Formats: sequence, C-alpha cells, structure tokens
Amino acid sequence: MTPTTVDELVAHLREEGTRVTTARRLLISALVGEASHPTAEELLSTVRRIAPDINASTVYRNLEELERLGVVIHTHLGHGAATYHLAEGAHGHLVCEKCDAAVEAPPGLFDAMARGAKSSVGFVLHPYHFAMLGLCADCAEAAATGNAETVHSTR
Amino acid sequence: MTPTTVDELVAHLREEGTRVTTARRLLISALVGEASHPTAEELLSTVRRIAPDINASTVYRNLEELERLGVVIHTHLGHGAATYHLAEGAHGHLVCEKCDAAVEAPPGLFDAMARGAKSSVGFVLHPYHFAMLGLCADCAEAAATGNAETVHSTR
DNA sequence: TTAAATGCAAAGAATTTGCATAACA
DNA sequence: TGTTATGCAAATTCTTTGCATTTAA
Repeated sequence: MTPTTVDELVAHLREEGTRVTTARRLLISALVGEASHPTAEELLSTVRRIAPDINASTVYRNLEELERLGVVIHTHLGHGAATYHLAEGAHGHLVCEKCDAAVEAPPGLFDAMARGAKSSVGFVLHPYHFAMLGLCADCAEAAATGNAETVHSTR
Repeated sequence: MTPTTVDELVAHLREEGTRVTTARRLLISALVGEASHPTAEELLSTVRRIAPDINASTVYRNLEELERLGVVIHTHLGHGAATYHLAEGAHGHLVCEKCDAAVEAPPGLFDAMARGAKSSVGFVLHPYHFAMLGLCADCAEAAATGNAETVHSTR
C-alpha cells in the first residue's frame, strides 16, 4: 500500500505539502530504478547524468526530507557512506568484513532476536538501520581452508 | 586467559615486539580503568590529564595497533564516533535511537540469529562490531503511551 | 507572490597521512 | 644505533549549514 512508482511517490510528496522539483523527481526516479544500495554520492552521479548542475547538498537535503516523509530509509553497511533505498521492502543486511559483499538478510532472521531483546531487557529492535557484519560464505570458507584468497565484491 | 591488567597487557605488547611508550601505557591504563564506552577523543582526554602533550593521531594509531594485536576492539554505537574497549569481555550492544542509551546485549541474544544466518546463507556473524538500534524500554513505553517525553541518556 | 528549494562555498566531525624529530630496545 | 613511535599540520571523507538566488504553487 506504500507508493512505489515515481508517479505515486511524487503524488505522495504533493499531498504532504512538499514541493516537487526537478532534483527531487530525478532523485526519486534514481531510487525507484535502483536495485542495489546506492550512497548519496552514487545517487548524485545518477541524477547528474540528466541534470548535471544538481548539487550534493540538494541530494542530502532531499534524502533527509524523503526520509522524514517515510519514503526512504538509510542504512549503514559498514565504515563508508550511508546507503539509501525506498522504505518499501526494508530488510536487514549482512555485510562481509573481508570482501564487503552485502547480502540481504532472509526475512525472519531477526525475529527470534527481536523477541529476545524485548523479553529480556524490554528493548524494541529496529534491525535495519545498521548492518550486521561478519564473513560471507565464501570468505568464511576461505578463512577456514586457511588460504587468504581474495574474493569478489558486490556493491 | 587473555591479559586484562595494565601489566599483563604491557607484557603482551613487548612479547609481540611492539614498543612500550608513555602514550601507549597511558592509553592501556585508560582502557583498563574504563567501564563504559569511550570514544578515541574521550580516551585522548583521559590520557592528557597525565600527559597533556599526547596527540590525537597517536591515540588513533595506538588504538589501531592494539586492535591489530587483538587487545582492543572498536564498536559503532550509532552515528557518532567509534567506541573502544578491551577485546576481553566483548559483547553486543543495543542502542536507543531516541535517547542514545547503550544497553549491553544479554549473552546469548545473538545465538539464534547467528545460527540462522549460518544455515540460511552461510554467513558467519560477528555481532559486536555494530550496535543494534531500536528503542530502549523507557522510550518504547513513552512512544506507546503516546507522549513524547524525553528520557535520560547514558554514554 | 511568497515560502520553500537550490547552488555555492565554507564549515564540521571523525579519522588518516606525510614528514621531520624524538625515544624505546 | 637503528627502527619504531610521536607531534604537528595538512589532507580526506562524508555530511551539514549559511546565505543569496531561484522556483513551484
């Protein structure tokens, strides 16, 4: 029921009293067409392919606004820049400390932990804002096998 | 069996061929005497009470070295600076997005999730490097009760 | 017409790096 | 004595902010 197409999202902005500008429309478009985990800078590049004069601060300000409206969320996948995606379809992330690959956490993975946190210390978990780090299957195996081979990276 | 006193840690450095300097000894001392979650800057302040000329870059370099030796680990509790503590007694963290309180995760909280990540996607979880965010008991209740009262903060 | 959004440049926080000097082993 | 560590200043990365100008509604 949450809007997910560019038009629906633009309509949503209007309803909320937020103005629809070129930068904003392009940014939404970039987010809708993006399957991976873009940083603000990557989104800026995408937007600039069509409107080269858009400024980084505009992108940051718009991402903040879209987040305030509940349309976008940002996630920290590790030590680098934050990544942004549509709030629709939010999910947890498992990021490999060796090769930086970001794996989507299977739905339900956090459920037991969320229940545990709630019952033990009353804490209500929001498991999506920061990634869980560790070793991906390949790097874990490489580590176990004893060799330190470099593995492919995604993102 | 991991060293935890200043003397043991200093001895450990020597064994590893790392030099023992004033800055390093003071830093270790600050870490041993610290129950909470200090940032590099807080550790710098502590160290400077005794040796006011220690430089921030020295603290960063030493923390990195101590981490390389497995004596120290750093954890990201949220959007701010990283926090450092002795590797001994590493634990997960639950950080409140409302009031910034950092709760130690009960031991075992991550076990089921770690098993799930391993069996579903082969991912080996290191649950300590980034905190899990959410709402602490007080703020969750405040949110549920509908009032937006500000709650105490730790850290 | 007017409040909101933008571009630009500058500031900010946290951390890293280059290089000459100092100090541990 | 020969590295290794330090201090200092400057660079980096990611992000935010102030302000004059532009633009959507």
